[in-house]
Amino acid sequence: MHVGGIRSALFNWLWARHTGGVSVLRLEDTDRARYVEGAPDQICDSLEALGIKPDEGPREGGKYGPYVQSERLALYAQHAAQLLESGALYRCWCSPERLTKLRAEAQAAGVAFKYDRHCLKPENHGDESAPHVLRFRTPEAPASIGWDDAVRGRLDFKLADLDDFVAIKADTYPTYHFANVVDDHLMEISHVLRADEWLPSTPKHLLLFAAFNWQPPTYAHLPAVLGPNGNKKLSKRDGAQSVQEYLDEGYLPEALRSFLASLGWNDGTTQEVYATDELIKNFTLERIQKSPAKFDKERLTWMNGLMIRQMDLDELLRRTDGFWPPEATNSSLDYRRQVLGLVQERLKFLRELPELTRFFFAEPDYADGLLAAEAASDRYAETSLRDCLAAARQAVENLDFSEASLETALRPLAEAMGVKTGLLFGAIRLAVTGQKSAPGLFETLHALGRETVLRRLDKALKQL
RNA sequence: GGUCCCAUCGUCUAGUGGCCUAGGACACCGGGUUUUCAUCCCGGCAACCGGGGUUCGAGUCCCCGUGGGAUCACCA
Repeated sequence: MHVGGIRSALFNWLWARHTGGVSVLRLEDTDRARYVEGAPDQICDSLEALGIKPDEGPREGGKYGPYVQSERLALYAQHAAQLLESGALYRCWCSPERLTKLRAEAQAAGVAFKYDRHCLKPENHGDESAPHVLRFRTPEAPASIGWDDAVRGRLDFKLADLDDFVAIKADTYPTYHFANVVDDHLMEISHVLRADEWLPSTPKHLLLFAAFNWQPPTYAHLPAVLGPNGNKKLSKRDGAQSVQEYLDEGYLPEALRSFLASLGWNDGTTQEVYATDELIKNFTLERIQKSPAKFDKERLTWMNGLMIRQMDLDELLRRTDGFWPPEATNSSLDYRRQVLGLVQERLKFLRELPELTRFFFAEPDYADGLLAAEAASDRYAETSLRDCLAAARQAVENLDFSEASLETALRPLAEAMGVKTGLLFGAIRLAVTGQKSAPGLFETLHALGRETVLRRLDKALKQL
């Protein structure tokens, strides 16, 4: 499930929550050729993982089921028969070859394709037992059909431009247009918030509703979500990722919800980040944007980091399951909690956890040459890195390793040695963590404990 | 090409005729706090697509351009 699709799902879900309504998930699997094994589960999983589980659907059930179109074929057949009877639908035996030719002609003429109603003529009727499709007979009147779109406003289309679209395919499955209309009516759908690309086919749906003498739902066509680079619709080519991939990278569901909501919607204030209950409270159709939005991952990442920082430590700890470096496996939960507290303000997404915390669980080996390079740098020309480490080792070897005792031992040491604290602390940090940047030195040393710190200092000393 | 939609900083956006010298946020660039990184704080850069109207007054309303997008299937 794509981020664009999930944004549509989110808006529907928010609107249902906002109005005290019910959100419905319906699987529209009427294209047997494109059916992907496992896709339904993946869709349901994504919605659940994002915390926007529908109220009714294939998994949830509900009184309007089944919620899978391939299980509702009898319903479509029955309604198609009704429209065939009334003359709104007619049989068409035209071959794909003939249609392809017609389409090529239309393109050459510079007009949109419209079926020529060849099979409407009695003399062209085929055998009813032979494979054929059912087309919708676009009426001559009224001249145009339109609706008040909840986000676009009044929209009108001329019937003369509309094609006699296929309602039932040769394999007896309904097309999207037909199944969608029948189901929206049968399931008593009041609001349809769907992507922009459906705009041109909405007149077809309206015509179908009229043919059945049914009341159409309120439509709200959502602006597209564009890829970060071009102005094209978000797609795999643009590096678009599935919801599951974002979750795997350690983006929080609540951050994804807040960010996705901001793509094409805002409440008119300067608030940037929303808790989900605020989203539900403030979400209205009138505030949905008309113009498309680009997916800006940097902004998502910022929002995610912000929410990580603001999260209760124990809650964050629960969310980090599966994100720790393998070396952390045997560590206690208490220790992991302590470590997490030290990196919380640096975490942008959970996948960063290993690189930020590995040294808390594994010995640095200085194999990257950083230690040697630092030792050779001009900064340690006056006082060598080795001297710094040796002095530090001596200063801390008998401490209780509380943060306070470490600080009262090390600050004066720098002064006594006549070096800047940054230089001394940097040396210790590098020896103990193997990195040039890490959480605060005293917190880090305290977390690691005396035994580990001394061992690492000795190891570094030995290599210099 | 036909039909339809859209148009404010690089990006997400505020703006519903005077509160606009166009606001906020991300990113970026400075500065401060600090033992590093990060956080946090302060500051800066940066936009109404163009042209005509309407109006005392237009980012806001109308028209025409221009640009971008969607769609034109027995796919959804």
